[in-house]
Amino acid sequence: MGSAGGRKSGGTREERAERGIPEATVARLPVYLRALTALSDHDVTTASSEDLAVWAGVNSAKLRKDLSYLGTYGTRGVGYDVNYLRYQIAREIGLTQDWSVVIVGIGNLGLALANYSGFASRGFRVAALLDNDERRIGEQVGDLRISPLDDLFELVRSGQVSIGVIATPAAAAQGVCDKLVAAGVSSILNFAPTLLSVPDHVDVRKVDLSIELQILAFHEQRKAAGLAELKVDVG
Amino acid sequence: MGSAGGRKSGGTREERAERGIPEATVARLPVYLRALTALSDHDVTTASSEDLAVWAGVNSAKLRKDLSYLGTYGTRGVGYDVNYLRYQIAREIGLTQDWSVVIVGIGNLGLALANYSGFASRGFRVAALLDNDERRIGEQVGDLRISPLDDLFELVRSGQVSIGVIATPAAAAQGVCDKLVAAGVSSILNFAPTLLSVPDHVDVRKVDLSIELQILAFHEQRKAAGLAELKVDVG
DNA sequence: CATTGTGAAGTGATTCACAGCA
DNA sequence: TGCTGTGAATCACTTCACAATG
Repeated sequence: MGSAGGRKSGGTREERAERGIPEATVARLPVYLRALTALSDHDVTTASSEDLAVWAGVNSAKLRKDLSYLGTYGTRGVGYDVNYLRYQIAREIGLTQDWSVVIVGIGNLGLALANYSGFASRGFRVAALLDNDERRIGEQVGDLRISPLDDLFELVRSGQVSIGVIATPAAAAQGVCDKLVAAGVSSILNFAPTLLSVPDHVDVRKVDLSIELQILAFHEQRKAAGLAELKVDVG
Repeated sequence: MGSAGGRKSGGTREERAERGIPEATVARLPVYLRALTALSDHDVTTASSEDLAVWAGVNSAKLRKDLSYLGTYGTRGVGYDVNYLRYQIAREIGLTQDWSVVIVGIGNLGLALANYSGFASRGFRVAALLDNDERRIGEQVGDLRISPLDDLFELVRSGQVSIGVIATPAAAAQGVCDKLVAAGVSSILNFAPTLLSVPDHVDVRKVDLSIELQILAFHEQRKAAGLAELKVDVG
């Protein structure tokens, strides 16, 4: 099996999986990590794929297949060692190192992100808060001060910033994105409701609140339509 | 084609598609809507699937197939009428009616959401802001006041609230979710980093900032590893 | 002997490629 | 002629079901 190669035996641990983890699996690894952390907090030391799957909200076959892309970390007849597996997943995601994040656009959302404790707790360090509005520059937010956008180059070079978060209005987002890319940032999380153009080597993930609401509205409408139809049928 | 039925001719407009739009397509409809709005703002009246696809950031075959689930809204040899298609998609999503939203948990994130103009601009009306913290209750935010969580029942019944947004800490989220469901809300947007259990008829969508960052970190790590390998290979 | 790890089958989404139509 | 709409082919992901095994 495995999407690359078909080498069956003799592989060292390093060779075993290490290429081509499906994107859908990658997106679930953080969920498994959170489930494992919860189990660990509850002093659970061993968990079956079924236990873990319940905590993660997926089915157990999927969970086992996902884990099989990382390596062979379970014990047949027993299950998985919670802390060992947790470490392996954290390592796979890259959370054994710290990642520095710049937040650009310190409006309501940018402020909320700057204060969000979930970043720090998972190895993401907010290294700087940038904004273009001269009136905001110098303002203290937590233990950081808002800096002008042009500090970006210096920050990236000195501070090893590797992830940029865009929380500006839509109209400013592409310009900010271009500056991030020019400064050498190759991973961007975009909260602005607009499509960003970037070179191939740059990864963009998008979080769009109004799209999420629209998807909910679509389904809600379908449910309502279903009920209405039922009423008509019945009388 | 079409996942239900196979009736080929004689269908009225109402019968034509109306069942089983693939989930992946549903998730893109808001993107197309935004692209069409942008084109309309630029006074473009007609667009080919290729034009639209560029604005939406997808490939044109996918866009055409997606639109084909809604009906036959294009003209061969010409393209799509921007405003007509925009209306049809808005109608399909359910944006020809207004949707009322309650935001629960008025911390930094809840405040940002309460002030987010992108909601109002797309037919989502923030009907109420709820929090459990007595010190916050009565506080003015925009033109709303923060109310206690227990107002939920009354609000849902009187105000036709149909979407609940959870912006509480993780520990409070399931309790809030249960109250929303008990009050009759069947669409929930969850920002708390936790898995919610809900009955089958309730839709939950999840926005998880730290998961998004972790996915970026995974790919960033892979890129870095690739570079390192290259360096070793070259010398 | 309970549970993993995984081939094989099944399901769903994307892309191709072109017939059909304005 | 140029572009849509869509079967058919492909690709990706999920689920099944069971042999392998600590």
